[in-house]
Amino acid sequence: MSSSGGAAIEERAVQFGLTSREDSSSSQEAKKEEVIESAKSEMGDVREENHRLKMMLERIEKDYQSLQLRFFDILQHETSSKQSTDSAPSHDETEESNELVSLCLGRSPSEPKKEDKSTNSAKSRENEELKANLTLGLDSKILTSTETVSNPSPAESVEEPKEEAGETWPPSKIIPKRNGDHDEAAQQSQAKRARVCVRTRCDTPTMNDGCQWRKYGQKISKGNPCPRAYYRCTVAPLCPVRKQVQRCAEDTSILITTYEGTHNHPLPVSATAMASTTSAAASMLLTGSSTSQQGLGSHINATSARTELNGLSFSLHDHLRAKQIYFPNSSSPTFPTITLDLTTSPSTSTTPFGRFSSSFSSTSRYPSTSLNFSSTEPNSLPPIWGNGLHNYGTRSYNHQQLYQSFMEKNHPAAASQQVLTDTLTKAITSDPSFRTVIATAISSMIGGGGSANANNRNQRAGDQNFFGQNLNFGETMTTSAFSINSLSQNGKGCASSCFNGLSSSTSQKGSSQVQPALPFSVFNSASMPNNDNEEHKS
DNA sequence: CGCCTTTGACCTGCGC
DNA sequence: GCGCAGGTCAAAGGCG
Repeated sequence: MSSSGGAAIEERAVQFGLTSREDSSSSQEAKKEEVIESAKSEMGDVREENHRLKMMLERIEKDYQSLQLRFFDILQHETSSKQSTDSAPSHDETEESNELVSLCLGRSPSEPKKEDKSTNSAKSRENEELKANLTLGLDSKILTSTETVSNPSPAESVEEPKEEAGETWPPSKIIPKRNGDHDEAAQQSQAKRARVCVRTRCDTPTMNDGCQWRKYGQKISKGNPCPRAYYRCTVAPLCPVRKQVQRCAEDTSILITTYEGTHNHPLPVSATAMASTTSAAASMLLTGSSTSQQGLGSHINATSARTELNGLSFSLHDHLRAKQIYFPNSSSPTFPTITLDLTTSPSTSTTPFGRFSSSFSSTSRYPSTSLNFSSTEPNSLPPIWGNGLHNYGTRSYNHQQLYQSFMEKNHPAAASQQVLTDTLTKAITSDPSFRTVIATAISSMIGGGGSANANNRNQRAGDQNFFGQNLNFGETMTTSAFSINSLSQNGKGCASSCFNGLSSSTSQKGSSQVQPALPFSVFNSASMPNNDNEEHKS
């Protein structure tokens, strides 16, 4: 900062020197001093702002800690009250569903009724596990929900190939569970069924995300004339990951790809980008879903209840309440779904959100989250940050209009830059997966652009600065990261290109940096099951 | 010949 | 219980 300021001073001085005349040396000196003075004052302003931002960050940290404490209080209270509730013989349906909502971490939708039959001790144990998971999520910022949820034991931390081996994927086969292995399997199924929906502009039938896919079905789904194609990952014989590809009914140039499941094999470098993005998003979704509902209707509670994801968490349910679920053309999302909107916000003059609102499901039982990477206005970040949409772009307020009414109604303070910065800071400083999402998104923006390689190199340094530092965070966010004009959707603007652009950055940082935080699909090859699935192939 | 896509049939869950 | 819709299976055919 100061160096650039000094350079500016010199530059101005030089400029001035070039244009000045010799006969006015005294006035020249005076003007030089004037310029220097003004530059100094500018630097002073910048310093002040720096200081302000530092103070802000400190305040945020304090806030974070207090919220964390409150979270534990709430959690304890919930646990105790739930135990007393469980002991009661009658179960109100509403209570039941609430319980499912608030403690749905790793459960399949149809399980709570079976849950009634389980013993209280098992339930309390589950609560304890949940608590432990959440606590883990709070303390270890690397751990993501999927890890904590689905793979409690280290031996099984590599996706449990036996489960992946085709037995648990179909919902029908997952649902019947005995009480014994209920927790683990249910959590796994939940983790696996978290969906990441990626919206991209793409002219090709599918987007090349680096994985190998085999089409196994195609259906015309209700409400969309475009057929939905079902793909299965064929990188490994029994990889449970599937994806659905469908074009948006309103805009057929938009390709909606929904990823579901966890890769049980090492991914090609070119596939890690998308995997990183989807896994990070899914982990956010899952961690968010575990607690976001807890504070349903209460912004503050939700925030306090979600310390890892902060804004992301409560945004989940805010999102849900606002019915802003990107799940176009499909039935109501049965599983928690997170949407990464990688489409450039259309220049349509109509309400941008109208494109989706028609397909919003009001009956979804799981929260859905939208991560909007569309471009937005550079100088004024949308107030929706942390309150519903995570708009990582900076050019135009995608969906802002609709959200704003909701926001102003519920969280008037959220419109302030302060809140925005707080939310951003919390989310980014506390949640590695969130960082990953943003990193990949930004990388994808760069990678999707024309000179991808050069930009990637430059951007990598920028990313490291951006994600490696907390100081001057607000300014960095507004001037650096968010000034990146988002995805290039031109040409083969498929997510393919977008995400392929990432691969270099993610791989360069080393898989160990990205992958551990990504439970969904990325593996360290060292810990791989190594495809002993062959024997299951029949 | 092997891999992939296509496509109709089948299964399952859910709402009425 | 029935119908609908989503999701999956698997046979058939195409392609390199």
